[in-house]
Amino acid sequence: MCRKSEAMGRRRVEIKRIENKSSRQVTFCKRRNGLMEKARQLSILCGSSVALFIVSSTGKLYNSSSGDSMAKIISRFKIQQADDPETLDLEDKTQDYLSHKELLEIVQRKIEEAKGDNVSIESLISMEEQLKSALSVIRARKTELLMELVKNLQDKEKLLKEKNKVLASEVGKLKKILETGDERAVMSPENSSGHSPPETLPLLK
Amino acid sequence: MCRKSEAMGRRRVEIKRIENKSSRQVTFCKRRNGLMEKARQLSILCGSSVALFIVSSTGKLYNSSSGDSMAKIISRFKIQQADDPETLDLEDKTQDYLSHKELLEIVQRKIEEAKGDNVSIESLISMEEQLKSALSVIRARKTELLMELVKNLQDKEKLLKEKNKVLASEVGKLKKILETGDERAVMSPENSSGHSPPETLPLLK
DNA sequence: AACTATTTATAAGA
DNA sequence: TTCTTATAAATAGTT
Repeated sequence: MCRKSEAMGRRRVEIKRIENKSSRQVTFCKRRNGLMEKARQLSILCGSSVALFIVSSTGKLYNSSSGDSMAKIISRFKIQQADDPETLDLEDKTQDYLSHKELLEIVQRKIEEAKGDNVSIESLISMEEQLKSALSVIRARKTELLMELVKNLQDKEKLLKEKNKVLASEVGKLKKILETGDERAVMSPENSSGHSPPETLPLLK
Repeated sequence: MCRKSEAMGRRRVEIKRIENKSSRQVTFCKRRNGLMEKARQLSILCGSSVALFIVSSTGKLYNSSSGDSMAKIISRFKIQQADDPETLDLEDKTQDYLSHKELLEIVQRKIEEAKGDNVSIESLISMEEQLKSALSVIRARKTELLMELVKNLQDKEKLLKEKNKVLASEVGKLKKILETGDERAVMSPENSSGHSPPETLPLLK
């Protein structure tokens, strides 16, 4: 294989960006085909799996895979990535997320645009990332709020049950008093129904 | 580029699996390097992004990317896939998922194995898929249960409040009776505290 | 898009 | 493995 400078034709070519646009386009096409053919050959000759993605400078994606399916190869790559804490989430951390309000406005707009399919791949990628992030935030917030609500309701239930118990016992006592005609007062201290002044009621046996 | 048969050396080589293991290994190494170098060159010469994954027949993964980051290139690929309903989730659908109990047992075992790093990539891939699926099921179930719990608690709260109101009003009436010494009975019909027999109480004023 | 002079990649051998 | 070398293949510039 060659090292510093490079060519396979009439003359050597330095490996640096080709400035002339049309010759860059021609070279891209030739070398892209060459690369994909080489990938296919490697896969067949050596029984290996090869996945290849090429994105032209104009944004068009070319991809090929041989051996295993693309999904399988990528999945294996992801596992390797996940195992390596250095590369984990490397770019997610530099992302500046939009507020929910901003996000929703943009989503609304993009949904409209998408109908006329004049949305760029770039903006869809960015949208996808934003939405994934928003989804995660929303999920966490949903659970947080639900858990909070449950806790509040459980506290309320406890309070209501206590109050209920107090009232029930008060009812029991009052009834007893009336049945027996006793004069002694029996009011439970937590009497919260109204603000009647403390009074002593007659109690018998 | 060459067409039917192929070589770049002492003689032509047909593009079919190399049966001799050691020469297959040598060819793999040479052509892998060649392919990665070509990928790099294409990227630089034409200002494009190239991602390349090569999995050897022994399972080792080699990957390289130039131009954009690997994640960005894959992300673009996924968007293309997502846009094409034909290829969407092609293999997920044939998966047979384990029960939660089975899954948890396997997870426990794998966690132990992983400490000695004698787990195959294959089984980790499969595990990952199983866990992703389980996660999704669990999330849905979590929300379902929380919502149910909230509803039950809200119903309970309503009932308790009603009961409370009834008791409070009963207390009020009973007190009035005692204060005034009236003989008429006043029991609300929904008296749920205990199972005291219906009784007539005296009411005054 | 085809041609062709050259450079590069690489198969086989050491 | 790595290096060497003869040769096939890829491709830069031209038409």
